[in-house]
Amino acid sequence: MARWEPNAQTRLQQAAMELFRERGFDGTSVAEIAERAGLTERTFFRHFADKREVLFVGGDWVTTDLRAGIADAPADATPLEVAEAAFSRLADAFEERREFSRTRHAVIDANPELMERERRKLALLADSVADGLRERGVDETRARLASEVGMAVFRTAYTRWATSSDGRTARAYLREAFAQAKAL
Amino acid sequence: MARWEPNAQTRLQQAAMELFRERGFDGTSVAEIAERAGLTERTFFRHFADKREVLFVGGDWVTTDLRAGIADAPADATPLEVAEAAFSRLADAFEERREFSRTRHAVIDANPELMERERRKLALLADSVADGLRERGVDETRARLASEVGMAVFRTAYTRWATSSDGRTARAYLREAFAQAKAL
DNA sequence: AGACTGACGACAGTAACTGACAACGCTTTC
DNA sequence: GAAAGCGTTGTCAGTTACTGTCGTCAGTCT
Repeated sequence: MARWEPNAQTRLQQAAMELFRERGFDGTSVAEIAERAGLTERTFFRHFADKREVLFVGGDWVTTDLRAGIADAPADATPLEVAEAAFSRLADAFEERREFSRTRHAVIDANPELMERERRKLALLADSVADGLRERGVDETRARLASEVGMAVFRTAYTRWATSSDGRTARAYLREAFAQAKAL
Repeated sequence: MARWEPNAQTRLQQAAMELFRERGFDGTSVAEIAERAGLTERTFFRHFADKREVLFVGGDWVTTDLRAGIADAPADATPLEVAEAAFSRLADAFEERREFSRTRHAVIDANPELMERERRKLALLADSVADGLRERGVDETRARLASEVGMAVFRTAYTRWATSSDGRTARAYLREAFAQAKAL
């Protein structure tokens, strides 16, 4: 028999999600999360850099998805179209984890500290998209602008999707948002 | 004679700026800031909700400026033009405090935690712009999009201005960024 | 068999933040 | 002009996020 129960990290994440929904982010301590997962506080911090991070790790696939979206975009696409292609992949990924993504959004949305972290992560994604654009030969300023604007559009669409009650897909919301943005 | 030296809050802010530049944000404790200002740690937290906030309080004029910019925009301006008018006011305000704004940006840029807070504050400003647009009769989605996109453009321009070595004004950077964004 | 590794617990310590209460110059009230 | 109330600070004790260090032991490697 193994010395410890397996999947410590996953157990911590599940325990955290439960407790955050029950008592809110500030209302639950790291010690409580660890206890519910059958571990100690110290072990929690071996898996996550800080308390918030428990909701954000495991998102490496996101960057990969974005890059894949950029690579697949047609060679003659404008920078903004490339950004749209990248973020469309993201929308699809959220759609695949629909229920999880939506409850995760609700938890984050209820706490300013978590919203900050979410924005920071999204900013890193925007950086990643900007990098991809530069590699395509887009100049620095345009790359930054296209990625930032694309991210802004994505965020409005994502928020609307996560809080919507109709069954429309994330990609549908995103397409609509980009169309409206271009019309501005 | 007064019981205490006046301007406790300002003294704390100055002490914090100095220490953050000398030792970095993480390298200075709240106790040290308070000591340099001739106060106690407890008093620091009476003036600022948390350690980061010492760099962000006193920014109420910003919202007022944005609103004024919106109010002054011509009645037939598009939502994005209204947002541009609002953010132009902001650019002017930063230009007036040129040196202060630029060193403040350098301090914030050196620390992810501070960048998070900056983004959150900027997000609130975007909300404010969106509110102003809605009051002008712009529908919810377009208001959100215009303010978010406008904010994205502003942020790229602001970063470029804060790190630039030529003497161009913040407004010049902003105008250029908006022109390029529209060309996307 | 013995060395090594990896994931964990135990414990002590720092620093951010909070609540409760006391001190005391200043202002208001009678 | 004394008393009462107010506002800003100090003091102190406490909670919680987070870190460093060391010991433990099942599984793996040699």
